[in-house]
Amino acid sequence: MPRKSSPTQIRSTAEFARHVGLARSTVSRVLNGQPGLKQKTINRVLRAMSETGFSRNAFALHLKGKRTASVGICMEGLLRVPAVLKLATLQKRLREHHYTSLIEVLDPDGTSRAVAHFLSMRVEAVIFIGYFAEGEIADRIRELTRLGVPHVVIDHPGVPGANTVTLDRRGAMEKVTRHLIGLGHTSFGLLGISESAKSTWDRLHGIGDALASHQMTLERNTLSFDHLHSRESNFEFGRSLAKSFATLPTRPTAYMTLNDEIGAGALRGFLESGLRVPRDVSVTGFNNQDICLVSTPQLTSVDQQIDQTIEVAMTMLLAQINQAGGGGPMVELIQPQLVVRESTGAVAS
Amino acid sequence: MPRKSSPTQIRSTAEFARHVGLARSTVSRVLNGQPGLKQKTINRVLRAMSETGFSRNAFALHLKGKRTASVGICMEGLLRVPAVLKLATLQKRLREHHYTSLIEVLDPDGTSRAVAHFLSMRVEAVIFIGYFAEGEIADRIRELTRLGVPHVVIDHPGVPGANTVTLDRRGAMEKVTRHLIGLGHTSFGLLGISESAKSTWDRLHGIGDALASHQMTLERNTLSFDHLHSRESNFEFGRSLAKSFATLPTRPTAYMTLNDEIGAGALRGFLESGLRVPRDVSVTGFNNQDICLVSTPQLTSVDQQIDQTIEVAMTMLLAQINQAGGGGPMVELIQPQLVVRESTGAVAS
DNA sequence: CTGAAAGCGCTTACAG
DNA sequence: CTGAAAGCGCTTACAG
Repeated sequence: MPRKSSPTQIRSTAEFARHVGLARSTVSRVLNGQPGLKQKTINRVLRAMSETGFSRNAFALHLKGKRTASVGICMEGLLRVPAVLKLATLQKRLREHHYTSLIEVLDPDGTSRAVAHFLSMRVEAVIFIGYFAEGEIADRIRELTRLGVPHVVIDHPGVPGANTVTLDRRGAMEKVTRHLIGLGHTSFGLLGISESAKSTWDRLHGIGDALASHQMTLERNTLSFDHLHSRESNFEFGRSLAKSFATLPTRPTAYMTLNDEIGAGALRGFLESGLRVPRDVSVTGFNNQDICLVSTPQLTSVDQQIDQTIEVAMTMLLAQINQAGGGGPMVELIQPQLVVRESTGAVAS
Repeated sequence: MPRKSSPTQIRSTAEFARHVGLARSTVSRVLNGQPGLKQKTINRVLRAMSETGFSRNAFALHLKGKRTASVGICMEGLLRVPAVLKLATLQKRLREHHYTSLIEVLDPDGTSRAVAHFLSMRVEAVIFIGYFAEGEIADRIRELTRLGVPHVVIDHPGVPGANTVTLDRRGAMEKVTRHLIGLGHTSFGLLGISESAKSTWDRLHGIGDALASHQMTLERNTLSFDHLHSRESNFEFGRSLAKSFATLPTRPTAYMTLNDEIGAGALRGFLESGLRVPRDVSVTGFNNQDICLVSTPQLTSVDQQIDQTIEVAMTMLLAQINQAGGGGPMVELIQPQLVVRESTGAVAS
């Protein structure tokens, strides 16, 4: 037989005060750290707290007008490694500012439900991390703005009126492309970066920028086989794409991929097809995850500068909370860092 | 100039009712889906809801006695990939059961603060994911049990009185060891698995079990250099350990590692030292992450069966909520699956 | 320190 | 459908 939970549950300050033998208002004053109380009384209350495990009902507390000091975080459901790191860093920083965070990992269609929940919980701000359905997130931002609830969007650029922090993905791909052009490459394969996915347009533009300044164009100098393969696993997607490219009699000499997993898959695919990296082909990833160190050869990639991203997001958040937002939406681009490793090299002569 | 938030904020059903031109109780009845209302009235309220963005104050709602339908989740701060997958799967399953989840990513010393927060939010259960400080988590479980709050501990075995789901890590390592013994190995290097870390004891026992049934022992047949290297990055830890082993004139022929990152690092370290895997040495990882496919050779590993783990956790949770827990704590071991790849092979003759 | 009172935003009978 | 009333668990003056 399990023991009954012996000390009958104390569920209110009234009961608790009775249990300690003090007035309700006295207990309340202790709990709120108000002055003018004997140390002995304070100790009596604190001891009883830990003995009984009593805790104040946060719902009554906030009803009375105490601020919730909470922030809602919407996480895009595809929990990729960089997104998780952002979440962890963000929650830690919020805690330092004495904010509690409510986190919802979203189903694709979930922003509406999640934000409604946050609003009913009277959060003081809402933060989005990831890339969401265009219409959905635009609606959310409009809703939050109308209600005067501060917000920050991390990673989803271009939402009208949104306070946004994003990696400069366009600049990132321009850097990557220039690096490859500098190695002599003039023909490029694109893996997972294409016009069909709106979330990759800015990267495409970055590639286009770099090509343009060397009299090349996306149309003439890049090639994509994305439509040929399904995309259940990023790694397998990259691997099968590489194999498709490998069968071409004449093929691009450099390959830019959407992320490190696709990049690592591509490396594998090329190696399995008998091509040597970087001697025959060069490959780049994106995100600079651990996985870049694991592959052979190690993968050239782009670092997201996650700490800096979160720092900027926090600044935007606090600016809004302190009413320091002087007008229009704030938009900041984080400058990525190109990390060159073994998977990119001079074009074979 | 930014537009002022035009429709003055509606903050209570009283104001809202006035705005719609209905009685407070009528609005309340609509919001609670109670019968006996004209469709026209219902529509009027719903339209006004979406026009004004009004939402009921959840704090008042729950004060009135409506259950919070919320569950608190304590995540160990070291957000490794398998833990994140568990979190995402768990939140999804909870949502299907109409539970909201409060998530706290913990500082090492944070369980007390996090659980206090959860209790003040009157969560209906608390779930722990990860490996925590022994004393801390034991205290939490005692506290929750005393208060009659259901709980489930995922991944931290051996907490007294706790309802626990864990991977059978002992069985897992026994399987791994038997696999290696079957390939002819009799001398083993251990990377990240040692007596100094309590969280790896069960794995050590599993290895010991397998060795014992072949007249071998941990003392005579295994070797660890864990103390020689720092552990900032798992990958680098594995890599430098492998290099230390490589310098030995006579070295173990098989290496078991704590996780895939260490395993991948070890592969790299051995290759850089001129040893061939699996011809000269065999290596195993743990967790069966994507990274296992990325390394060359691909890494033999152990799959955690995450979906099944979460399924069992949900069952335990619901059993407690439905008072179906017939007495003592529930403890379940999840059977892992050995995934053999290229990094393990017959011992060189 | 105590005790009674008002009020936060809701729901739920209850009489009209 | 309306309107007045009670109560959920708290805090905050206020008089003793």
